[in-house]
Amino acid sequence: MYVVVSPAGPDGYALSFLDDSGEEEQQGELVATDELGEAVEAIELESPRWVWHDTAATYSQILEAGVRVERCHDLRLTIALLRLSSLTSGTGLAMSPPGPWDTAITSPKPSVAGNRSGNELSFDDDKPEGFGTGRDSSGEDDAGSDNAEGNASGVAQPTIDEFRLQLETVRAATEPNRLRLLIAAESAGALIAAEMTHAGLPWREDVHDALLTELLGPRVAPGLRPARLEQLATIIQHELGSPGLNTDSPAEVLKALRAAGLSAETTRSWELQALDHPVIEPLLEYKKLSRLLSANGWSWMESWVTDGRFSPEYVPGGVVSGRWATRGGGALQLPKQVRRAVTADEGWKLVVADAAQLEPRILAGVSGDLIMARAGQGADLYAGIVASGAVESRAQAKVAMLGAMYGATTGESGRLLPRLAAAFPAALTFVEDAARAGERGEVVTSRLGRSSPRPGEDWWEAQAAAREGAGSERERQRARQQARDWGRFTRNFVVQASAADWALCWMADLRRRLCALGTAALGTAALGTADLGTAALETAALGTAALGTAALATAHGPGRAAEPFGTVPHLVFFLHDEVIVHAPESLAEAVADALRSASASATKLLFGEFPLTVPLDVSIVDSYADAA
DNA sequence: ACGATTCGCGCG
DNA sequence: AAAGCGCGCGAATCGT
Repeated sequence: MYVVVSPAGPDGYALSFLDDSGEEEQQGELVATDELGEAVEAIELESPRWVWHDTAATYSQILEAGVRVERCHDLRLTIALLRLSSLTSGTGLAMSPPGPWDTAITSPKPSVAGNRSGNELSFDDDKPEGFGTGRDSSGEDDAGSDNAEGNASGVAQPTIDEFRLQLETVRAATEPNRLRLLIAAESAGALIAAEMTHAGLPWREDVHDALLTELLGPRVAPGLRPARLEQLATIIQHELGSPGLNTDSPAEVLKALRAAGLSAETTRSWELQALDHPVIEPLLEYKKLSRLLSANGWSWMESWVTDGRFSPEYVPGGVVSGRWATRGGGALQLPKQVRRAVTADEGWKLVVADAAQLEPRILAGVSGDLIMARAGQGADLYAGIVASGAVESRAQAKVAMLGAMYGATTGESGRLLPRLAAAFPAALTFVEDAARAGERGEVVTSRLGRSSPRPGEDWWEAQAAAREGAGSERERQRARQQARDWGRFTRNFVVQASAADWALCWMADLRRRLCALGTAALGTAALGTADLGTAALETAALGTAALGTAALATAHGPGRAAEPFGTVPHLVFFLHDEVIVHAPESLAEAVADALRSASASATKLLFGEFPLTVPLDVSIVDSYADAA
C-alpha cells in the first residue's frame, strides 16, 4: 500500500491511499499539520510506503511528533535519478522540462543553528508553481465528510499523478528492478538523514572546551587571539624579522618568507614542510591551531552544538555521485583533533564502523575482477595486492589503487599503474573504459543505475571547435585538457557512485536491524537479533521489518516530550563509508553484529553471488576519538 | 561597501 | 610524497 502525502491548504495535508499498482483504493483524508504525526503513526501499523515530495520537509515534522516511518518514496530525489539515469534515457519524464518536483521544499524560516524544533512549513508561501488545482481546500470542511474527502482527492491529484508517472517510468526502464532498488535506497537514505539531523551527534561541550583550552589557551572573545596563537605569532614575526607581519595573511607571510631568503611559491603546509628554517615549525603550528580555532573553535560550538548535540543538516543526493552533502558545521570534515568531544550518553555506547577500503573493493565488484576480489578476501585488500606480487609494499598498493581510481598520470602512482593493470586487467580496463567514455562526453552509470551528468555547453563547444581545427593551438590544447578532466571525473564516478549505492543499501538494511533490535530488547522474551536475510530484503526493496511501533509507543509515555528513538539504537553520523550508531550499552555487541550482517546484505544486493567481501572495522567506544 | 572568487585545509 | 576524485567552510583577496 502507498499513502500519498500532499500539501492541502495553508496548514494541512491530504493523505491518499493507493494500492500496489497505484490505483486509488479508498477516499483520502485531510489532516491538520499538527495532527500529521498522530495520523501517520496510526497508518504506519499497516506498513505502507509513504509517498511525498520532499522527505526533509515532511518527515522532520513527523519526527517532531515522536513518530518514525519504515519506508518512503521521495518524489524529488527519484525524479533526479530518473532524469539522469541511462536506464530511463529518452522517456517522457527524462525529457520533460524542470518542474516543481525538481525543487526542494524550503522552510520559510531559515533553520537556526542548533534549533531542532519548530521547523514548520508553509506550502502556501513556498510551493513552486504548478501545484495548484484551482480549488480551495481550506475552510468549511466541517460541512460534511464528503466535501472533505472530495477536496482531499482534488488537492492530492498532482502528487498522485507525478507518483504514477514515476512508477510507469520505472516499469518501462531497461532494468526496472535495479532502479527500484536504487530509488528505495535513496529514499531510505532520506529518512535516515532526517532522523540523524533530528537525533544529532552526542557532543560534550565541556570536553571540547577543555581540549581547546589545552591547545590554544583560555577562551577569549571572538576576534581576539588566544594566548598560544599570540605567542606563536610573535615568534614568527621575530624569526622573519618583520614585526608588523599579519600571520593570518598568506600573501604577507609569503612575502616575508621570500624576504628571509626562503624559496616558497605558496604558503601551503606541505610545501613549507620541505623548507629548512627556524620559522617553519612555529609557522606550521600556528596554521594548524589557527585552523582549529576558526573551523571548530568556541564560536563553532556556540553555533552548532545545542543541548549536547551537534546537528548538521544532511543533504542526500547532494553530490551527483550519490554521496551526501551537508550544510552547516562542516560535518564532512570533523577533524580528528576534536573527535574526543563526541561522547556517548551515560549508559550508552558509540558503535563506530568503517567499511575498510570500500572503493577498491567496489571496483573489484563492478568490474567483475575475480583476481582483485580474491586479493580482498582478507581484512586488508592492500596486503592482498602485495601478496599477489603486483607491487612490493602496502604503501605502493594503496597509492597505485588510488591512482587507478582517480586517474593519476604522473608520480609514483602513475608509474605503478602498468603493473596494476597487468595484475588486475579487468578492473583497470573497467576504469579506463569509463575514462574514455567521459572523454567522448558519454554518460557512465553506477551499479544500481545512477548516471553521471553530461558535460556542459562550454565543454561541447570547445571539443567541436578543436575537432574542426578552429581556434589557436592553445585553445585546442585546452579542449584536450577539458576532455581528460571529464574522463577523470567519469572514471572516478563509476567507483564513487557505486560505493555510494553500497553505502545506502548498507545503512538502509542496518536501520531495519537496529529497529528490530530496539523492539526485541523491549519485548518480554529475549528475541535475539532479527535476521531477515537477503531474499526477504530483495522482495521488500529495503523495508519490511516492523519499526517497532510498540517500542516507540512505550518510549514516549504520556506527558513526556515525544522522543522518536527512545531506547532504540540509531544512526547519529554518516560519512561516505563510515557510520556511528548510538546504542544502549546492553545492545552494543548486537549492533556490531547488525553492522556486519548489513554489510553482507548490501554486498549481496549489489553483486549477487560474486565473491566479494566488505569487512568492517567496528569499535564499541565511549568516545569517537577511541575508534580504531 | 559588498558580493564573488580564490586560497588553504579539513574529511572520505 | 604531495600528483589523480568528491565535498564545505572561513578568511583573505579580487572585482565592481
